Amino acid sequence: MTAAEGEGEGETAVETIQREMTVFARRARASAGRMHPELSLVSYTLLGHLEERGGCRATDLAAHYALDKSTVSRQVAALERTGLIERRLDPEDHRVQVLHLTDTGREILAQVTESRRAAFRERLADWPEEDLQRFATYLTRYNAWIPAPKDRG
Amino acid sequence: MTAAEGEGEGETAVETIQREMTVFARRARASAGRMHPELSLVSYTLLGHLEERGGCRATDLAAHYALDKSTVSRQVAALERTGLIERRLDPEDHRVQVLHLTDTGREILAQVTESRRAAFRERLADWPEEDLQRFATYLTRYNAWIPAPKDRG
DNA sequence: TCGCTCTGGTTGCATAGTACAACTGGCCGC
DNA sequence: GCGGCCAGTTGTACTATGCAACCAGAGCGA
Repeated sequence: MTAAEGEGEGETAVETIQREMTVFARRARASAGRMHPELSLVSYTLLGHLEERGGCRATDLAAHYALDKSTVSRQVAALERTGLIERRLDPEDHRVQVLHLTDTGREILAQVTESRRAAFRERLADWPEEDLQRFATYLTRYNAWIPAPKDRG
Repeated sequence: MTAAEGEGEGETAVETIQREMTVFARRARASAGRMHPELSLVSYTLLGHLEERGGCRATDLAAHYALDKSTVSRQVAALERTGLIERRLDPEDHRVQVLHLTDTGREILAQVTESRRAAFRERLADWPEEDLQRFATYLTRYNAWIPAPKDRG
């Protein structure tokens, strides 16, 4: 492989996808912290999940996002400190804290979502609607994939 | 079709893209460290850049990846310690160190690339070739976008 | 009821990646 | 030669993260 493999001439589509996804992942990390002063990418997604589900447990968040429960615990603590979520003890199981967005949390989440959407709209402004829809479909399909269970020791 | 509009019932395609890209970014962060024991996502991309360019300066890497030069300096130091890259003093400018992949570095990079590609191939195994090519095109187009210069104070 | 085990959550510790600021050393124009 | 600029390193701090240890409530069985 010639060094020319860099930009895609001789690449298969899968290789291009791998390369571009890598680029995106790296950039996402770089820009994650700068989207909003008070809401990191992780916090944003946690809030989004809470909104979507209408409240859930920290353990559910950890499982859904493949994060350690300690990580979620700290994130949740931070979000509670800043008043974006609240914890309600489950009356049926006192181990459980059901997390809910506060009104402030809902508001901030909406703001950040709108801000992100605006950025995407700007970025995708030139795209024909048909391409946007296909791209959306592909991304959804891509993310929906569930890894085969590895047999690990 | 279905698939295109299927995602969120009331969502526009751009909103779906924003949401799915967010999902991807979060997962990428989560799984970045587990791709290879010795090569983080950042290190991988730095090595990739070196291979593509056939050697460059730390400052170039920092600029290209929007990283602080101190960050790059440490990454480079680590990569040199593990023998994946080497530094050559620029004879014309003794401030400059031109970074080059070592043979080991090239080898490891190839291995990791192949490992990543294999993961993508598995993930995309069911996709029709036409969809793969379109997805690749869309991702490339997406990443090629250059943000408008913000007037910042 | 007592104890064992499982589960949800917190906390202590360690690590990676990052930025900012201060610094060193080489290069260049005046 | 001096001041300024540039490449790179180092000190410091912070964030996100994981693992392990721990605590507390729940459930089950003897």
